[in-house]
Amino acid sequence: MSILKDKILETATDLFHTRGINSTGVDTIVAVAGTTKMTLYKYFGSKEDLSLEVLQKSQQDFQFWLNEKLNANSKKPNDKIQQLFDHVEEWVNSPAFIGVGFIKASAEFPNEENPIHQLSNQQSREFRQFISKLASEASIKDADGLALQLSLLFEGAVQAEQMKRGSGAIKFAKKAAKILIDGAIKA
Amino acid sequence: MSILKDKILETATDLFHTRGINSTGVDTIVAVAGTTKMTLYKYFGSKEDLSLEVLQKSQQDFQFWLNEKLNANSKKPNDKIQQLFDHVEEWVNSPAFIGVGFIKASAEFPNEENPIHQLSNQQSREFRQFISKLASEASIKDADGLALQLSLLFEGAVQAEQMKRGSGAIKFAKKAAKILIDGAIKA
DNA sequence: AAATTAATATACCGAACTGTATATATTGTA
DNA sequence: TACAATATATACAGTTCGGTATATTAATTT
Repeated sequence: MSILKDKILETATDLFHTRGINSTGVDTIVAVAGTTKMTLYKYFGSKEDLSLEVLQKSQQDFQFWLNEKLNANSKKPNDKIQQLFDHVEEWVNSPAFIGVGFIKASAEFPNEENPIHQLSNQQSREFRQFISKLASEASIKDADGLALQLSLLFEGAVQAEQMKRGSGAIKFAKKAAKILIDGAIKA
Repeated sequence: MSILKDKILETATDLFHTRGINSTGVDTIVAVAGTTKMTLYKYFGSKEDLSLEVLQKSQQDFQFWLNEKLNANSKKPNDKIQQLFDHVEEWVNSPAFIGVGFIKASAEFPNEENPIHQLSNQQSREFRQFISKLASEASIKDADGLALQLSLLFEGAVQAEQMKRGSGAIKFAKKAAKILIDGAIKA
């Protein structure tokens, strides 16, 4: 991948998260990235395409990071799901945290026929399925049900943290997650 | 209040929720409301002012509705907090449901110094305090902790429901809420 | 050194945006 | 009937938006 394309992607990611997609013009993006619109439109067909790539890459990066963390600590399925929110906490509290793209984007584009909304929706579903797989491997009966509950906690906590940094919401989400996981294991 | 001001407020509420605030121009609002920009700017100083009033009224209406529901069913504090998510479910599943303003708005205006973001933040905090009061009246020890957890479930479920209507997220939020409430009562 | 590719500079288009100026019509009230 | 408030119609200022055309410069390759 070109170094400039990467720079544009990185800049757009930052601006979209800190100012919102609609509030960030392409002129601003190229100015901050130190290039021109010509170059941007060479690599990305439109602002919408750029937005979609930003969302894709953000979620991909997070999923990759999370997977590494999960596999580094323990291979046992029961440990993995129990430690899920520990890793999420570390991630949320890291200085690099700027929110979750698909949560913001789906709010910014409420129309269900909008491509950005659709991608957000898909990413949310995929993340839920990822948790469900974790739960399933830990021999939890109602894996889908627990996954949905945990994803609600996840999205709620991220939402709260996006609203106000250092809100501590993730700490309580972690506690709630433990209760729900323990309950689901026994059942 | 003037009949036209009301009509503008109502129209803006609908459009903001279904298309987003940034994606809705004042020209569209007055066209749908059947009036002119002159009138809009007579009642609302700016689009931002209008947005703030829309947010205020939406949350006010919901809180009022919820309070009536809670008081109509039972006066006992323990029943009230247990039935909280029943009412939320009814509300989310009603055809009139168009999402929660402060959740969408805080995503659309991520900058913490933006007045719309600040109001959203305040509304989220007030709703949490409202739940905390319910928990406190039900003699729950860690009322604030439970309130935070329940508000995470609430925001997560609403987020999911905004993303895809009929996702059924609220049903699982309800179950999770029950587990957390029961746990908090025993403690 | 020549040719090809990549990136820049800059100016521009049409559209949409918030907000205002001005002049006219409609209504309620005295 | 006359006055005052309210609402309309319309045009426009000023800006920003996404996106393109054109011409020039820098870097890489043959």
